[in-house]
Amino acid sequence: MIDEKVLISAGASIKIYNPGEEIFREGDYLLYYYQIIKGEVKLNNYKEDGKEFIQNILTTGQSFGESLLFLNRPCPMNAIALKESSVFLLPKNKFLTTLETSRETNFQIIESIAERLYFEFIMLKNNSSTNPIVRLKGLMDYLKSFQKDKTPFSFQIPFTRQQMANLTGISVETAIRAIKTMEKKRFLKIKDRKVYY
DNA sequence: TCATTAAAGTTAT
DNA sequence: ATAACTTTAATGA
Repeated sequence: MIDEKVLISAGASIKIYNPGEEIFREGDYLLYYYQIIKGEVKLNNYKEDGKEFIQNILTTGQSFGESLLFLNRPCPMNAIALKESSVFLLPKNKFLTTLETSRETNFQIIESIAERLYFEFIMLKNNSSTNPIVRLKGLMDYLKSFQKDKTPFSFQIPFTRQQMANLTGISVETAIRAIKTMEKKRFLKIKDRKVYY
């Protein structure tokens, strides 16, 4: 993420998106750097049969679309607001000149792209398993890796079962059953339908 | 074993 | 009230 002050002085604007509103879509050539101030945004694809695969769910402080600003290529995913979200929009040319003038910003962008790449590797590795528990556990381990508290069941998974299924490429029903099996195996706890890992 | 379909209960808006 | 989410069950690949 880029410091707010830097974004504002570079000429970023703020846009509010409603739940379900599209920010950009697959095939677009992106014109902005996006950074979430508040809210939640998903990056997804729709398969031939219309089923959804969620690439990532992003929240406060996280950016998206960066890597497309270095390439003259069509965007491979859609971005859709899940909640009402306020987002910084920094035009591509201003984004690129900011990177030239600020070494710190440059580093911050490399860091976010590296983190995103790491996430993609983790998800690809786990989602290539045929075992749904491996897929879900891979996702949960990554999410929990950002938490200071490493004790079991201290982290509430911030996703619905539907979202976890769509992030790991399994059906909701399988996700529900796998989560229950994991509860029996004491990998996680369920309280008021929420998953604690 | 898992996806799919259907049906029904639950929660959130 | 209505939509979204969760759960269970039956069936088939």
